[in-house]
Amino acid sequence: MTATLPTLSSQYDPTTTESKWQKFWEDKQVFKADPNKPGDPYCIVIPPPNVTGSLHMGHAFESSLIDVLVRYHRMVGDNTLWLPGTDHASIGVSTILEKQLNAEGKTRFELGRDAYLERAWQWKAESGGTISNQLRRLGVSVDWSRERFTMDEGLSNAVLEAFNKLYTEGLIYRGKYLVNWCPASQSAVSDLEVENQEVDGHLWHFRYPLAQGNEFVEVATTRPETMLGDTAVAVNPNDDRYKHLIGQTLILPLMQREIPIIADEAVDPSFGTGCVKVTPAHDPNDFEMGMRHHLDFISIMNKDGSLNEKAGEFEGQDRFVARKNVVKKMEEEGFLVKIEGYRHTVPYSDRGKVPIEPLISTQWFVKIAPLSSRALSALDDQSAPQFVPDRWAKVYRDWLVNLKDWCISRQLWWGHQIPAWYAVSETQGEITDTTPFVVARSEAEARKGAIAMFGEGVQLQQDPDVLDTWFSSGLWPFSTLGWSDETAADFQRYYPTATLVTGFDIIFFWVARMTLMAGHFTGQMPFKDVYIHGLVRDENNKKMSKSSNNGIDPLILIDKYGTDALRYTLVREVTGAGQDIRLAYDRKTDESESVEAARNFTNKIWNASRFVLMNLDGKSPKQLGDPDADKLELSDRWILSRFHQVTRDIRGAIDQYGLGEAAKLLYEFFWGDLCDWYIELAKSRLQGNNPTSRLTAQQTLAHVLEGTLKLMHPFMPHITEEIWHTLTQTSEASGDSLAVQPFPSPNAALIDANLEQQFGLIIDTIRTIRNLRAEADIKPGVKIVANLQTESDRERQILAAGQSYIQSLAKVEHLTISAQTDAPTFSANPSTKATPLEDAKSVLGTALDATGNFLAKHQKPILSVGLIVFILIALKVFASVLTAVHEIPLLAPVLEIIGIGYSGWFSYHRLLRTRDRQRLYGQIQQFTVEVIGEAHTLEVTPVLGQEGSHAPEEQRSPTQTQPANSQTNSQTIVGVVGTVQVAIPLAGLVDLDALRAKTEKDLKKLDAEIQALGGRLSNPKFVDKAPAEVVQSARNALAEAETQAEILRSKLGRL
RNA sequence: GGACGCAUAGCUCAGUUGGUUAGAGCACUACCUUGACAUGGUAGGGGUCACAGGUUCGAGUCCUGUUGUGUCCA
Repeated sequence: MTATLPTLSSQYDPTTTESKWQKFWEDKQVFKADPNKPGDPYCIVIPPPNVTGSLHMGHAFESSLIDVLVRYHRMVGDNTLWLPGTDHASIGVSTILEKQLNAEGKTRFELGRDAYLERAWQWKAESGGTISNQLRRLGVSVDWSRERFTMDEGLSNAVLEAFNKLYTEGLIYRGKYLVNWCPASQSAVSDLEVENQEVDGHLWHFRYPLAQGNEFVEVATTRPETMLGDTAVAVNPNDDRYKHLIGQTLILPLMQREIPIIADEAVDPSFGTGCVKVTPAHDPNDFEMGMRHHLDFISIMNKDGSLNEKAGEFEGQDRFVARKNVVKKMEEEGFLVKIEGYRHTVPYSDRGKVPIEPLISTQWFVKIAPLSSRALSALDDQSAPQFVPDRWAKVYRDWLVNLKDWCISRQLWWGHQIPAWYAVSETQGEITDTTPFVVARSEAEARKGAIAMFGEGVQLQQDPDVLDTWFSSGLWPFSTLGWSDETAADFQRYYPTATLVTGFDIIFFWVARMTLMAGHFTGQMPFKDVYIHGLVRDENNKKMSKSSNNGIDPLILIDKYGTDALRYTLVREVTGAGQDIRLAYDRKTDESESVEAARNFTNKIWNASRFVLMNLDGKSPKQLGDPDADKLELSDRWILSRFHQVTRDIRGAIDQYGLGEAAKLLYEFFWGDLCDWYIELAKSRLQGNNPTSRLTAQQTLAHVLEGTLKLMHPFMPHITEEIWHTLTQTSEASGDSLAVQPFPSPNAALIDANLEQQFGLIIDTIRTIRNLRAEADIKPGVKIVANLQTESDRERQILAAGQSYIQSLAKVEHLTISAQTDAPTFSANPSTKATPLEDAKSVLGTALDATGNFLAKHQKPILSVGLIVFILIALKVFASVLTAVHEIPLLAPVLEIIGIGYSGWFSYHRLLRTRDRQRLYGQIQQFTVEVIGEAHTLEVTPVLGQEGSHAPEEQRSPTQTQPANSQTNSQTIVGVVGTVQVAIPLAGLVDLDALRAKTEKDLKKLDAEIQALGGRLSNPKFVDKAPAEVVQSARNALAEAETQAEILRSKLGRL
C-alpha cells in the first residue's frame, strides 16, 4: 500500500489499522514456524489459558511481554515458534454445565456420560474459542496453525502414554487417603486448588469427661460437628498439666464412645488448653496422628457435605446445620464451656467457592518424591531452569521440597478418563476399593491383560473418574511439540523451549508441574528460563479478581486507545524485579491516564513519520539510498550515533528481560532525540536550497525512521507495520512484513560518545537561550541577538560547529561566539585569563578548524598549498579589515579593549564577507553593551538581516528589537551552560526584580555546590582515598561551578 | 508465626558495581494554534529519598534496628 501522503490523517486511528494487520499476519502465515529453516530455535509455549476464560488484564499483560520477546527473537533471526492453545478446565467446564443442567432441572447422572460429554464438546465448540479470539486482538505473533487443546487427539495420547509409563514405573498408585473434598463439585481437588481464606469464626470449648472418675479435659475446635468422629484426645508428652492423664480414656459426649488420651509431639501446649481432639478422618494433622497411633478413622460425612449414619442422630443434616445442632446439644448436656470469637483460615475450593472438607476417599496419586528430586537436582546442579528474577528460584525450590503426593483423580466426566479398567466381575459387578484393575493404553489392550489374569469371562469397567487438568497441562511444553513421538520434527527442533513467561502466583501450578513431568519424560527441564512477572493491580492497588469484581477489561481500553497503546503501557511499567504494576483507571469514564499517555506516544510516532514521509519526495529509504559518510553533517552524525547507541542498549535490555527499560529507551529516543532535536534541525535543510544537505537529511531521516520502526515493532507491532509499509512502499500483496525484517544491529563505528557529549553542549546552549527568552518574556516569534562567551577553545569550537543549530532552534538572528569574558578586568581568577599568545593560538586553531569545516562543507579537495594560500588571504583581509574597522564607529576602541587575538578571530568570522559585515552593524551595539554597559552613545542605522533564503522583510533586525536610543534597553540577561556565558541584550522594559531573584537563586545553588565540592576537595582523606578519576571530576566540577558563579555574580552586580 | 517484597516530587514509578546539582510520565503554572503532531511545542514550579543508628573520604544506594504497607506459606 503506497498511501498517497495527503490522505494520512493527522491523528493515528488504530481501529482499522490493527484489525487489518492482524488479519494480514494470520492470512499470510507470517508467524508460521518451519523447523527446517535455519536459526537458533526460540520457542515459547503459551501458558494455556482456561478454555472457559475470557481475556483479562493478566492475559493482556503476559501476552504483551511474551510477544515482545517472541517478535524480537524472530527479527533477530532465531527460528521462532510461539505455540498457542487452551486447556480443557475440567472443573471449570463441569461447573458451567452443572449450572445449565440445574436450570433445566436435570442432573448429569440422568443425562448419562455420553450425552453429557456431547454437550460439553458442543459448549466447547460454541464458547471455547472466546479467549483465542480475544488474544488475536492483542496482535500476538503466535503460530495459529499449531494451536492445541489439551483434549485433542495428540495431547490425549500423550496423557495416556504418560499415565501408563508412570503407573508401570510405580509412580502412580491408587489408595485411600485424606483428600481435599469439594462438596460443591463433589470431587477431590489437589492442594493447589485450595485457597485459604481468613474468616471470622468461633472457637468452641468443649468438656470431655474421663471414663474413670469425674475429671474433665477441655478441648477447643473451630469445627464442632467433627467431634462426632473423634477417636482420641491428644496432649503434648512434655506437658506437666496432663502427663498423668496419658493412657486414660474419655467418654466422647453425644456418641458415648470411649476414646484414649494420647501423647503426641505435634500438640502445641500453648494453643488453647493444650488438649486437642483428634478426628483422623476429617483433619490432615489428625490423619497423621491417627496413622502414628493406629487410631480408628471414622468418616462421618457424605460426599455432598451432609452427615452420614456414623453421625448418629445428626445423620442427613448438612455440615453447617449439624454444626449448630451439635453445639446446641452439647450445651444442653452441659459439655459446652464457652464460645470465643476466633479469626482463622479456612480452606476454600478454588472453583467451587465453598469450604473444603478433608475426607477419606479412594483416589489416584502421583508419587512426587522421585520426580521432585530430579527437578531439585536440575535446579541445584545446573541452575535449571534459570529464574528471572532469580529470587523466585528459592520459592520454587521450597515448594519442590515440601511437595506431597499429588491427587490426580477427579470425580468428574469432562477430561481424560483414567485409563484403568476394573475387573468388576471379581467384585460383584461393582468398583470397590479392592477391585483388581489393569492400566492400559486402550480398552482392547486392557482386556488382553485382564483375560490373562482373570480368564475369558472377565467383565471390565473403566474408572469413571477423569484426571486433574494439570496432569495434561504438565505435559504441555513437550506434548504440544509432538511428544510422545520423540522423533517429531517440532520436538526435535524446538524442545526444550526457551522461556516460560508467567506470574509468580502461578509458579506452583505451572512451573513445577511442567518441570516434574518434563524431567521425568524427557530428561530435561522444559524451558531454559522462567521469566516471572508481577500482577496488574487496579487503580487502588488491589489485585484484580473475579470475586472482588474489580477487573479492568483490556478490550475496553483497546477500543478506546488501541492495542499498541495498551501493550506499550503495560510493558513500559515493568521494572527489573518483577514488581507488580498498577494501571490507572477511571471506572466512571473507562479512561486510563497511563494508556492515554501511550496513545499520545503512538500519535507522536504517527505524526513524526508523516512529517518524514512528506519530505522524502515520494521516495523510499531504499530509493534514497544510504547517506554518504563524508556528507554527513554534525546533526546527522549525532542522530546516527544516538540510534546505534540506543539499538545497542535495547538489545542488551531485552536480552536481559529488561523489557520496561527497553520500552522507555525507545520513548526517550523517539520523542526526545529524534522528534525534539533531529527533526527540528532537519527542517531548515529540507526546506532549504542546498540539494546535497537536503538529500543527506532525507537519507538520514528515512534510514533512522525505518530502523526505529524495527526497534519499536516488538512493542507496538500494528502502527509500526502500518508505517513501515508506507515508508518502504511495500505492498500488502507482497506478503512482506516488518515482523520478519532483521532487527537493527548496532554499528560501533557510528557510536561516538565524544560527539554526543559535544552535541549535549549545543543542546544545553539552546535550552539556556530559550530559558533566558522565557525569563525575559521575549515572544516566541521574535528573533534575538545572543552572545556566547567562553574561554575554552573546545567549547568555542563546539559552539561554532553548532552555530546554525543554535540560531535555528533558539530563534537567534545574530549569534556571536567569543573568547571574551564578561568582565575581564574584574576577573576573580586572573590565571585563567587568556594571554594574547593563547588567544592567537586559539584564533589560529579556530581558523584552521573553521577552514576545514568550510572546505569539507563545499567538498573541495584540500591541498595543503590551498590551505596556506587561504590563510594568507585571510591575513590580508585581516589587515584590510583593520583599516575598515576605523570606519565603523566605536569598533576600534572596542577591539583594542578586547585584545588583538580575539580581533583576529572576530575579523575572520564577522568581517570577511560583506554579509557578515552587514550583520555586524546590528551586533555592535550589544557588544558595546557587554563591554561598556551602555549603548546610548552608539548611533546605528537599522540594517535588515539578510541571512539565508528567508524573505528579509519577514525578519526583524536586531536593532529593531533593541532600540538604540532607549535607556531601558541597556540590560543584558545572562545564563550559563558549562563555562559558556550566554548573554542576550534586552529590549523594552524588564522586570529587574524578577531577573535579580532568578539570578540570585541560581547563584545560591551554585554557591552550595561550590561549598560542597570545596569541602570535599579540601578533605585530605577524600583526595587520598578516592579514585583519581573521581577527584579530578570533582576538581573540574568545582572549576566550572566557580566560573559559572563568577559570571552570574558579575551580572548580578550590574543588574 | 515463617519467608519474600515495598517505602524517592501531588499521583504512578525509575535510579545499574556507593561518586558531580536525585530523574521520567501524569497532574500543576505561564506562554505559544510556529507548514508533522494542541493526543502538540517551549519554559517553569515541586523532593530533609519513611525514621533512627552504623560502615565509609563519600550513602537514595551497603549493614542493623524501628515504623508503615503488601504478597506468599503455615
